[in-house]
Amino acid sequence: MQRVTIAQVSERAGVSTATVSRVLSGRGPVSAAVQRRVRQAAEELGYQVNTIARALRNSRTDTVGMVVPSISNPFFTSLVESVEHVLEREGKELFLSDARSDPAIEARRLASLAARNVDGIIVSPSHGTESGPAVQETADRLPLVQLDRFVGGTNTDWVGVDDVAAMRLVMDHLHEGGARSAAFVGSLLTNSSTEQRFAGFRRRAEELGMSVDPDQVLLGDYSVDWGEAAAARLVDTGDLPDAIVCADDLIALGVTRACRAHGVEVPGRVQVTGYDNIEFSRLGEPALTTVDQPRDRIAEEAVRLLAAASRTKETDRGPSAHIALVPTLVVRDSTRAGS
Amino acid sequence: MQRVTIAQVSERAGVSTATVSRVLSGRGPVSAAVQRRVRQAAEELGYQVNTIARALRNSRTDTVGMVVPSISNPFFTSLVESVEHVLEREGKELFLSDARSDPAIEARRLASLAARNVDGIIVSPSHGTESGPAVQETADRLPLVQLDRFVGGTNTDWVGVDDVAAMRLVMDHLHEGGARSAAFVGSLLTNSSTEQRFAGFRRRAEELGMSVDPDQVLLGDYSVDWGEAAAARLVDTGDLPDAIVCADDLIALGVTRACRAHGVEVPGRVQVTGYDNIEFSRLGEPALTTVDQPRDRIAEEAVRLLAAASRTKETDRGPSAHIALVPTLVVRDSTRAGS
DNA sequence: AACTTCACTGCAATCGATTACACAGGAGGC
DNA sequence: GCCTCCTGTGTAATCGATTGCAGTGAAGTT
Repeated sequence: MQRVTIAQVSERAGVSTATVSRVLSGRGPVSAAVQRRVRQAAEELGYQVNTIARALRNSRTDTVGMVVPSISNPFFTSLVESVEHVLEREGKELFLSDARSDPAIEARRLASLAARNVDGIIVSPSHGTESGPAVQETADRLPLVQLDRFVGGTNTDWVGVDDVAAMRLVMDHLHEGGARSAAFVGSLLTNSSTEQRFAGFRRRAEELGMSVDPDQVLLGDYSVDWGEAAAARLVDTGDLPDAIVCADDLIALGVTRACRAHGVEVPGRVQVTGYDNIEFSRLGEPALTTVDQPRDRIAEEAVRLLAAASRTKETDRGPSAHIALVPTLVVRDSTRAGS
Repeated sequence: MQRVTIAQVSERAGVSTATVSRVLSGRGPVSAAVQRRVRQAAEELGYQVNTIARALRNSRTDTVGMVVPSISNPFFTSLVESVEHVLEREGKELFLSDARSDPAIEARRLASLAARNVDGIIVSPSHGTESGPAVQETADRLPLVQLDRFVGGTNTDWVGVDDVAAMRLVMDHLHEGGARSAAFVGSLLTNSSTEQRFAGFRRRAEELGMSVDPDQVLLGDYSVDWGEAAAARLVDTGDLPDAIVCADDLIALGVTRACRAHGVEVPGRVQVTGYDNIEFSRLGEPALTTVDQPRDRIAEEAVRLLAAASRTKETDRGPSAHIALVPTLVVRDSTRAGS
């Protein structure tokens, strides 16, 4: 399929392959006349570099791999979009893989990306502990940055938001709206996102004197279905809290939907908050109050860290960087606006 | 980074690189004793093939490229998921690119995938005509299948659903629910999806004797925002049709949202339908009646066609295959249940 | 006993681009 | 006039895995 090679171009231009390579990659001195001849020959033959051959020689592919827990979660797709934007500016490509929230699949994906000689890997680990070995192993072989979520016990760079600070914003806002008790609906505490968010939730609730019934901390997974089920359970107990804090927007969408189905007014009877500010969060009924993550900044930092890691030798890398960006609260209609 | 090579393994096992390669790739006869030695040496050194080198030699990468108009459209991400599933079974990887609905970006992505020697490309072209040259050019160089959308004037395989048949289902259902007039909200007629769906809509409306006001055919883009804007415009004219048929679910979600905002009852005053059956379609208020595309089947067929194309020589490929699968109607609450 | 046949293994070419090294010829310095 | 330096170009090695070809020795045939 790949027909035209540098050899054919060199023949047509009447020069050596070395010269053609020098012209086309812009390295090394070549006289203007020869440059023209080579370029024209390349043009006429429709030459295109064979990136495979180049990669073998340079051991550089100008490709970054990215692994996310779930490509169907809009938050991750928007993160992917941001990363792709940034990479494009650098002339790099993105190789995207979906781990389907399964550490085993994730490990395979990471190995496969490493085998394909990507220049670096951006990963949002599926599991807070089980993802550890594969991530560490990969990080030992090539530059790796964790994004959004992170896995314990590894020594890699990380970029994300300060979940604890975010929850402080959320809780203060709810408190201001009159909430004195709150429930938490998240995924199982097996990933850093829910873990951190729950920690922030619990701490600020305590500081504000808001009551949290241990039975009203419901953990399932990041899905609308789980949000609906959890809300139904809360309603059934007949003891609704003043607010339901959700670990992400999908859950929150499920919660508000179930509330509507059960005739529980939001935010009249109960306030609800999400997290991530996915596009659909404003489509809920009512539109969700949520936490916005600065995706572009996150992507920017991640790519920067990767580039930095590529430049330094593995051995003299300093301690890993942990960059926590500051999220913002987006107030919509699922909470009572504080005056 | 890539440390262990076949040469080191061969040295440790006391054989030639040729033998190592034969053992590891399972080709050619090797005595059991040597096999053991080689495998053990490979194991001990933690050898992993360098896929780049292999790809250069074999001119096969076991990688398929996929280009979609927008990775943030849930329909495409679910299509990607299906394709990835199927490819995994075949031991192939997916290289995903986002064209951001821009034929120019799309062309770059296609070229870049081709340069990376993917074994084949699956593309859902962004534009019904402007995507043509790049798609055709790429198809001339390697196996290519169009998915869902297609571009005119090219000679490639295509897999998708029968949009016209789908619209027949939709219109019959609406008619049964009492609709005698209908509006159509889609994207500009610059991609085959809207084009086909609109054609199907118009034809069946005529057959059923439903009236379609030319001013009530509104074309924008595939987004919730456009759906909202279009519905607002329809409401403002004060002359609402009995039904609003949307070219995709995002638009339909926007339409129902705007209806709610304007106090127009769905399906009481106006029935609304979507297309694609994305996960969020059931989260609308009311839940959307929509058309479900058999994504897994589509993915399956696409991969099958690619594989077939790879096996045959370019020159003796037969005429291109066009496979239109049959979609199904998913009836929810945005239409009036028939009978 | 001479001749095939076959399993096994190694040598070396190959894929296509890059680049260290060598070399030619001209410019400039003394 | 001789030496150095620089520009411009070619030759050939290199990246790592695969494979056609050839060679070796053992088993099987007549």
